[in-house]
Amino acid sequence: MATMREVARAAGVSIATVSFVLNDTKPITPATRLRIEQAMADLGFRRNMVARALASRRSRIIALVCPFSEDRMAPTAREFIIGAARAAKEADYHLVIWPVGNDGDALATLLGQKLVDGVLLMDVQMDDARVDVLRQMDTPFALIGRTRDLSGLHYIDIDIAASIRIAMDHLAGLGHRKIAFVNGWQEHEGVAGFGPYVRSEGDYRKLAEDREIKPVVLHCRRSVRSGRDAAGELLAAAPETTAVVVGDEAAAPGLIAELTRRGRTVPGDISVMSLLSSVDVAAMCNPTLTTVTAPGTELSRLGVEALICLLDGSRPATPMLRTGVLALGESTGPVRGSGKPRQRRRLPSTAPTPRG
Amino acid sequence: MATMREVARAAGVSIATVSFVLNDTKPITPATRLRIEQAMADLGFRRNMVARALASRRSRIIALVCPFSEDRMAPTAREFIIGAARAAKEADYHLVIWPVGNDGDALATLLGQKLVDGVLLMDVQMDDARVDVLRQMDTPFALIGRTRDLSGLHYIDIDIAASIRIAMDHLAGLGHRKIAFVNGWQEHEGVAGFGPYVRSEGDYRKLAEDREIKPVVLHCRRSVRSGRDAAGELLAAAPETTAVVVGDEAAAPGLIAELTRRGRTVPGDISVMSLLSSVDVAAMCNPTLTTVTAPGTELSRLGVEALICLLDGSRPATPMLRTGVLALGESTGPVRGSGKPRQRRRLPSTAPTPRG
DNA sequence: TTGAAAGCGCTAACAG
DNA sequence: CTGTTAGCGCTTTCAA
Repeated sequence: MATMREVARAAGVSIATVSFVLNDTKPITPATRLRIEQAMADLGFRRNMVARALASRRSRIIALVCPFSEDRMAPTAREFIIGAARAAKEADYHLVIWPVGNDGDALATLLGQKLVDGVLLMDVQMDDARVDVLRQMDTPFALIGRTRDLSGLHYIDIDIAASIRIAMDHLAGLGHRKIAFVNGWQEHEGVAGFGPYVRSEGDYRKLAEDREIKPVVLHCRRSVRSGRDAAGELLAAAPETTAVVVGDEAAAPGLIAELTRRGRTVPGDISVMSLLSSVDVAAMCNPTLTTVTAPGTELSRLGVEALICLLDGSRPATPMLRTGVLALGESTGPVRGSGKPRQRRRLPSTAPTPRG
Repeated sequence: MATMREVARAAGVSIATVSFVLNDTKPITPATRLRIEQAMADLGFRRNMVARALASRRSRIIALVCPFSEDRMAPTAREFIIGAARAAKEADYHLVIWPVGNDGDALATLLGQKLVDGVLLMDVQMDDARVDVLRQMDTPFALIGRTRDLSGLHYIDIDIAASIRIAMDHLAGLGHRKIAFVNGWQEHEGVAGFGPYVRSEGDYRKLAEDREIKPVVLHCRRSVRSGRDAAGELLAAAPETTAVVVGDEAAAPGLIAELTRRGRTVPGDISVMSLLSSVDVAAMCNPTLTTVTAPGTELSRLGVEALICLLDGSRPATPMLRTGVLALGESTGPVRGSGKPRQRRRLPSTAPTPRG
């Protein structure tokens, strides 16, 4: 594989000149530029990323830091990763995957290697040790999600409040007045609090209050089993409920299954919808789930763009929140006896919401 | 951040000596070694990966090449990626994600950058252009999946024949004699033939023949919708069928839904099971799917290990096939009238099968 | 057992 | 506009 030196020799110029055309960093006479480009083509020259990285002190590699655990955001995570990788590629960056624990130790070690120019943190907790590590090692980073303290942060996140509102509006539009909320939950291995879970409950209560709906909140873990349990609790605690919003995509199918087993029809007796699950999963449920989709690919793409923006130093990327989009399935329907027609259209995608 | 030079100065040795202890590449007096280690600790030294890569001509980075398209193996892909990343990390390698098309062009460009030491190819086609590119650029690589021609290849793959056998055995054990097969299928954008799809049909036919079962093969694409269509075709083509094996995890829920809509109960009238879908997806179906699981994490982990084995040059990793494991759900049951009790145990995991 | 020194292939002053 | 040159931080002969 040809090196710059060989290209330079072939084109009869100095190695610096080759570098200049390559990086477009100095004006070059069209003639010489042409000679050089010719030589590069002839020799099949490809610039060596590693050497470039060492000399320029920028590797053009960014890391996607994802949770080490298997259990979170299973189907959505894939979209995150692929979306991020593609966005990175388009900006001529590489994406490495760093599965690390929530304490920032492993992260610190990795950062010490000076391999990456910046980091994209996914699955951010309200108080996240990794953020401290990043600050301390003073590595550029962006978040997918956001911590409690937002000062000086570059983040892209789901607008959970708006997403819940969409869900509630949908159900209210179908005549429902007894809407319960099953929140995802997690409190283990130093997982202080996953943002969407933490925020969503308050948002639900607020919305319920505004609409004079008596709030009913249950919790579930990230499993089908847990959804079944929630169904039991729901029927015990608030049997008059006609609609449920489930904050966890894994639990939703379990909830439906158990409701059915106990003789409730979905959506006949009770409507069920999930919050921020992927369309894939929603489509696989039976009945198919109505959901406010998680804009997975978009989030990670925006995250990568924000980070690269930071690295390439133009402007410091505005933090932004993205809202999910209502995807209608067969798991929600008009409240019994309302006589309302089945709603069956797909809402238009919302545009990014710039955030002060 | 301290460099080796500073460590050397602090320890009163030459930079070479520091390198020797770091890489354990030459014998060093315990005393000096200690001094050096002390200095490294004091200065918080971390070896710069980029410099190391340039000097040693090994970056300790490997690439996972995944299909550019969104639509294949959705839920399983995540496991692949995370599994690969973790395996890489354990071997002190980094994993970059390269989403590239099936023609090898983008891949060739990426390889030219000399960033990675080797490549792990997933989602391998029977005749795969990317393999040619890799050979030609003479980059070490391993496959997850396998091409038609296996000469000189390092691969890890699903033992599709064995997996189908497990499925058929399960159904036969429940008394079924009319077992149809719905194969996943794909023939677009140069996707010559996804191994498991191509191989599975023949395997099914062979097994059916052995058991004197009349083979019924249908096809579906990777969507819920497509599964519904397949259900219609099935009832039209072979209404006497009592059990179906579906080769695509996305289609299975659709198939069940449509069978149900047409008045068939699952598993009462007809048992349905899927081949090589992830447990996650299987659990989310309603009824939960019986499936022969795809050993996603394992495959990618083995793939990474095989590749690194190749790179670190010890032995050239034996190709191996992994068999899925039967995971019982509620979508399969005894054939109507057989009076057989419902089978409800989980088979033991099979060990890796070395392959000549 | 240790050190000196020549690179790895490229970038980026600085000089002309 | 182009060339010279000094590194980037580490590995790795070769010699001591």
